[in-house]
Amino acid sequence: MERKRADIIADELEGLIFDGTFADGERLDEVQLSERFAVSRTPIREALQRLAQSGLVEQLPRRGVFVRQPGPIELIEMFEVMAELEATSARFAASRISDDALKELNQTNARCNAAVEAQDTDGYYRENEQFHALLYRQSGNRFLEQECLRLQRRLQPFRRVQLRLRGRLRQSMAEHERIVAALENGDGDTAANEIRAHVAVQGEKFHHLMSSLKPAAE
Amino acid sequence: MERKRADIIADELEGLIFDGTFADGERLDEVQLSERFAVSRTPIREALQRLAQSGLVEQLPRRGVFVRQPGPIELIEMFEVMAELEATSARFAASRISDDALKELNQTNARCNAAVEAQDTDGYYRENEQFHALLYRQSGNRFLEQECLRLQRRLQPFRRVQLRLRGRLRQSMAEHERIVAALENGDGDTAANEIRAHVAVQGEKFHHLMSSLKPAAE
DNA sequence: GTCAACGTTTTTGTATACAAGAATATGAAT
DNA sequence: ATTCATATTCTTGTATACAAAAACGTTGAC
Repeated sequence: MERKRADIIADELEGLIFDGTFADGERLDEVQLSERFAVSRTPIREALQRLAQSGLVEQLPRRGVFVRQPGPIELIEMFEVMAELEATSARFAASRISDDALKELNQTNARCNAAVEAQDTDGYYRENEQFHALLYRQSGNRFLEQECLRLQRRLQPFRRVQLRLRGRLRQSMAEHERIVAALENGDGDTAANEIRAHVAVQGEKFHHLMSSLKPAAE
Repeated sequence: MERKRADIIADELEGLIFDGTFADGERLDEVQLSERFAVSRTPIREALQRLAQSGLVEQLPRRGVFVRQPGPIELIEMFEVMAELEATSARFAASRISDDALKELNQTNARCNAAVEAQDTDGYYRENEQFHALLYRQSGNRFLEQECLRLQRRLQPFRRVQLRLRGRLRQSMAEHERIVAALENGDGDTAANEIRAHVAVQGEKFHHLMSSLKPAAE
């Protein structure tokens, strides 16, 4: 494996942006960062480029790179696209999914449920992610799977906020079960609609997301 | 504006990969490229990183970067996702599009038609791209628009091949008109289905795409 | 006091130098 | 002759040095 320093730094910077250490609009100074990570500017610059490509920072030529947190509108847009990508995954999966995969989905859901009962939010979060990842894979389209994972990763810090809603965990579980049921029936359209509603930001979720925006994340 | 050398080099390398100058699996040597472009390795490396992020090359740590042309399966998958993204755009647009935008779509279609009559393939290609870009914009979701443009750009060299099919231009035009008609009726599902069929690789398009794959592009 | 022009400083972009890991070649032993 | 060990070369990854552009501050004119 042996990833290079630039990759490690990119991941760490990503985390620092997500957890709000670097605020929106803040300029990321190359020399400061190089001191912080005790490396030269070269790997820092490579890491920053990676972040720029994934949209976490904006790179103004000859001006520097600036943290770019998505605003409310962009966030809603991203969730809307996420919902559609997942709906597409589900629709494809309905006709392509294997019995083994269905069993795995059910098992994941069971673990999810156990986490809910145990009030284990982190556990729920992990199994929930696994559930969605399984679905992407079962779309039978590896490219779609990659795109879904990419956007999911990007939305991760904001998604977590939504689970804090009162009663959201149980409701989310019920939605998972309806999705699996639709897949078992081979009903792609229903599965797509269910997961679209599951992912979409609407109703009280919307207000909750908005009110969490100023601190940007976590 | 004043983009930096690395950006220009990235674009040029992209072109060289698209037009087959660099074959699939070929290793891109940093020093060779730096001589070719008469710059140092630094901007070359930055350009290569950009290409790696967009998926045109693969970067093996401590081994180098290698051209990575999509295989038949990946290509089909990418077109499938493109079709779904465009279908989503159309569905959104059906309820969000403005009268002005509808007029613009019709005008673009007219120019498209003129290009068909004049046997102006390049002209058709340009106007066709414009038609789709307008649609993305009218989805009312800027993030979706960006994702569509990104994937369209990636598929560009392969899309062009499809227009070579006998009679494809006229058929494509007819499809455009059915799409606009559905949008005028505010019928999102029909618009989505029409554009999905318009973009999807199916029937003779499939065979044509496959047979064009060995030279990879153009 | 405000604004503009000039010079200084800071910071990015590029080139070059150096370090370390991977590929390759060389040679010895079986 | 083949194979394994070792040395050499090549290439990538990182550090440093340099160039150019932008930001900043100072000074002077109005």
